[in-house]
Amino acid sequence: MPELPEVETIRRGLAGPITGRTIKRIRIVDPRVVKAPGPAEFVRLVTGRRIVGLRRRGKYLCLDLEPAGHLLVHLKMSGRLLHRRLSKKAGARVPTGLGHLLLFLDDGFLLYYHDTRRFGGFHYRTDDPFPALALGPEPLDPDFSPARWRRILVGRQARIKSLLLDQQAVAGLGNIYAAEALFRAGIRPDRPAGSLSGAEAGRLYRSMRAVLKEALAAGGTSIQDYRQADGRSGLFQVSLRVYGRRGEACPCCGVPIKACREGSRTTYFCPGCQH
DNA sequence: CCGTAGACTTGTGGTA
DNA sequence: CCGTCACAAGTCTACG
Repeated sequence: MPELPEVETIRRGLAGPITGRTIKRIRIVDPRVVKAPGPAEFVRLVTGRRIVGLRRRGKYLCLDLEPAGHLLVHLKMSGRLLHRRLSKKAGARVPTGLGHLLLFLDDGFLLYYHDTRRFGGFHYRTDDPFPALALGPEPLDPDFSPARWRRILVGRQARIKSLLLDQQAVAGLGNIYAAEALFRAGIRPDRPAGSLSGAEAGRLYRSMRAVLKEALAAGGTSIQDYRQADGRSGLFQVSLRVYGRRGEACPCCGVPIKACREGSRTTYFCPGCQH
């Protein structure tokens, strides 16, 4: 699911409401979403801690706790991180099937994780987990310059679509935004990364940042599972130009969009516009 | 270094 | 209509 715009939308939606709240109680509905440590130890460590910050790096979120500790969260394909007020009625029960990990907060709200596939989940860490993630630069950071992007491409034989998905090259793009950025830049997904001209690298730099910013402004792309922290869908799915549009006419030139296999991922591109 | 395949897991949609 | 298969926003590992 969630690529940079979706994860950042969730972070923005949650940061204000949960910062300063204490985790009063934890219910683990499916232990597979607690990746480390074991469930009992997780409950013991995290219960009673206060949330003092929520940060994002690439597609990861980190809940900073006090006394010092961290919850590293990755949503993988189908994870949702949601926040809602619990019913105030005495004896009201949390609906079953709401989520797979429930964190009851001291203001009567529930912060909960739901993941159909259980690929994603929570890691408890003593130290800040971000430095150890070995991720590439944040594409929307002010320090991420066109020159830095050109240095990432130079000499690379890997196909440009694979490199955009490589979180160690640049952090946060996934299958949707990699395809959309390449379409906007007019570059075929199977080009060797190092074969891009200076002008092409510049176009890709701008299109990658533009599509991420537009998707963020739209609250992300909801195709199946992704939801914002308050449960609303994102809106960017209507603005996708090639992803998921095999056989449809290209919005620029009218040629049918093609799909091909890149590794084990489907990639979409316009054979008329992308060279 | 690069590519592919498989693993994790469940739901959905198209096809036979 | 039902069963089966392919496929899905991500990452990690193994292997050639």
